[in-house]
Amino acid sequence: MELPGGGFLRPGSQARSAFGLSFDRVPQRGGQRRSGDRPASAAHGGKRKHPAVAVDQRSSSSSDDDDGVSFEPGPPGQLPDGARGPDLPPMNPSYRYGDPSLPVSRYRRQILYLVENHATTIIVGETGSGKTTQVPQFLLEAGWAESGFCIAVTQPRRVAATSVAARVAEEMGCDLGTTVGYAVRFDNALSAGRTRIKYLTDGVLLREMLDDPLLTSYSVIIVDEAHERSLATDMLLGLMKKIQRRRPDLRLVISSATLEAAKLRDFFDTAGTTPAATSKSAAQRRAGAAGEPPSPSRSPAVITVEGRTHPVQIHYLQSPAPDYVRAAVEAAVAIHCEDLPGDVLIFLTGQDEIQTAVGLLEEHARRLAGSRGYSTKMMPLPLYAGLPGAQQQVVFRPAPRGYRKVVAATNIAETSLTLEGVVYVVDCCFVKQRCYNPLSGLEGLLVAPLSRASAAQRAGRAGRVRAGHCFRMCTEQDFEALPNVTVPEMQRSNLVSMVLQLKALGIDNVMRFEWLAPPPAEALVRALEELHALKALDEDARLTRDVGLALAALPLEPGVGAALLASRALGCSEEMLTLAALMSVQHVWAPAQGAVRALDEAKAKFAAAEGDGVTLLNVHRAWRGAGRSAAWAQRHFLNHHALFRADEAREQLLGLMRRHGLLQPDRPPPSCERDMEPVCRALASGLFMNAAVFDRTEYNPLAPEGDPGTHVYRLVRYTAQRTNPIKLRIHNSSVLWRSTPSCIVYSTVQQADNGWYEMQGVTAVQPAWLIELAPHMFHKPGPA
DNA sequence: GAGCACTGC
Repeated sequence: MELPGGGFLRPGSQARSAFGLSFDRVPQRGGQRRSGDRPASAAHGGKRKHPAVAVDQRSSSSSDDDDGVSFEPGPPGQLPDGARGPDLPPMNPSYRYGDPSLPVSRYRRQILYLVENHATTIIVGETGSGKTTQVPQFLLEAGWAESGFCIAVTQPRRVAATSVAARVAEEMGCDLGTTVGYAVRFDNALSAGRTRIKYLTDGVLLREMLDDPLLTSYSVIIVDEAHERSLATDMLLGLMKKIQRRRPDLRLVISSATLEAAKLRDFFDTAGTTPAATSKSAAQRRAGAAGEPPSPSRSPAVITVEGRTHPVQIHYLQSPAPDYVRAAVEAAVAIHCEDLPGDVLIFLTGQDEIQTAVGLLEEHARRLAGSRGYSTKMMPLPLYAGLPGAQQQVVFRPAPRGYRKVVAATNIAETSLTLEGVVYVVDCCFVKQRCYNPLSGLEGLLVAPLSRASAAQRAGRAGRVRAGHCFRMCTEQDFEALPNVTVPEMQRSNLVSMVLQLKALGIDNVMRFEWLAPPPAEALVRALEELHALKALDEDARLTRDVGLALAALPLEPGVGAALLASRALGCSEEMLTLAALMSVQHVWAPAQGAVRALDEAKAKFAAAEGDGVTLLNVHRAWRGAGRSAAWAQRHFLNHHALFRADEAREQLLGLMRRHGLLQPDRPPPSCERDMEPVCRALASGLFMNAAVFDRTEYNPLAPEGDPGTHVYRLVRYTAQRTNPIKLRIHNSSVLWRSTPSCIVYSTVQQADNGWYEMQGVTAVQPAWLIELAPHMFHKPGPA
């Protein structure tokens, strides 16, 4: 195989996919309900050691070694004497529990034993182990959802929550939404008082905590995919540690990949500390006297469950490739020409690279089609989140006879979407990542080296149907130098929303909150400052009733939420509800391939002089006027699904505003009709932290005559980088791109590869409004 | 001259 950089080392090291969701299995019927195997009741008291369950209880602070984290499972059916509790009344006998053919089923007794005896159980499991679908069923059968309690299983993504719930309901032979249900934003399938296993997104569980901080309706909380270390998962785990102190009856089960297991174990190990509730309440003492189990061990148990995937052979470049896009394309072409059938999945970092790669692949495909000897044709396809739904669907259809799919994808294919039939993965070993600078308060998207954990996940995508291959576009030596795991999102994000939510949950001192990964102190300080500026926090950093509580109740960026609150006095809530909803859905515009100009022209039809906010309102109004037609949306390069989701979000926001007494329940929200100034004022009063003024036009000395130059803006508010002020410019997706309003507010800013901070969602405002609407932040310049 | 990793409430 000839490749730029001298070809691959072959054979490379053997690797198995490490983690991921496990719901891609064909559901299987059967598996008679088993009786017995009840949870080990502690009524028999005393400390027990299960001979086969060598629970790791070290409280060492070293977090990176995995020695002793896992243990070999013993033969099933060897529970210690007394580990079998009294039989509980049978559940619905028509149900089946679990699928005994899955690897995790061998560990059923051990898992039940550990959950019974440990406040926290960490299940280290690989793809295909079945832990996501089976463990909740084990717990249900063992009686953990008796007396009105429910078992919660959190997922980082909506599709995972809904599809796993559907699979488990089918496996158990019940209707979705009865015993097994789900809850995600805008959608749920639950029966009050009847649902026993509830799959939900971690975001929904966090919202539930606002109403019920101790999550009293759940007996077990299973946090799945904890190794992904998303903002919501990390926050949830930190809160769970607090809840555990108050609820010794609650069990936490965390499923994670190997690399994060030791860290989680150390975090939840509180055996050496004094519990918060040292003296039991009278009720607890009474319960104890009546034979209730004593508190479980506060040392987490760790159990490893093997997966069921096919081996993936790893290949590296012999020398570094100067251009990974080109190298990846050539690797894919070489695979196509030389290897056995099977689809190819190429991981790249963004839309731009993907379009380049698809273009190059198409050239190769044409060239190969013209030469003889290749019967199979290559079918290059792009895949990224912004791709309109119809084009995404193409990727999921099997290749037509005589074709091999070569899909160039972003990180979306690493965890969110699964492509069937992939046997070869080509990995550029880079990823586009969010990063946050707390000094400037600006977020950026930068291409960063991949972590080895992510690389293992990507490689695993080749081993789903049969043994596969993964080609990494770097040398083995360079690969070994990559970081072990990705920096948790918590440490590279704007934390305004999260701090607001913690405050709403009564966490007064966020600086002292026990974080799984402490964010930079500057980021926390910055979040507190921004919330204070929004008047969500008072002088003592406590949540204010009128603004703080209201903002916490709204599923919006706090700035957008503040604009919505301000719209009431300005008489434009009708419009601001729609706009807030539109601003919180992504990909309203659906760029058609090779039709960039056409999209610009379509956008120009709705363009408003006020800026992108009013333009979005124009779009929505026109779409409504066209009867919410999908065809109309497509003609105007709009994403019909995104517009529908915005309508759903609008309904939810309206409902929440009314429920919290922020809008009158019995009359329509106030409207400003055709006058858009109140909308701009509302935006100014919520987004004043994002106010920028035109500074100067910078000319490139190398540009040809007539070059319009770059219109440079600077932030109005203080940033800690005063000596070297940040230069911003209006992103060219904005309708105000070519104009130079003297003062604007933006909704997002992103650092581009070239170092410029580009503002998106731009609205022109008058400086006087800022002084009027946020007098605590701005004042008229005094005489010099 | 410039075009947007991915989730989630």
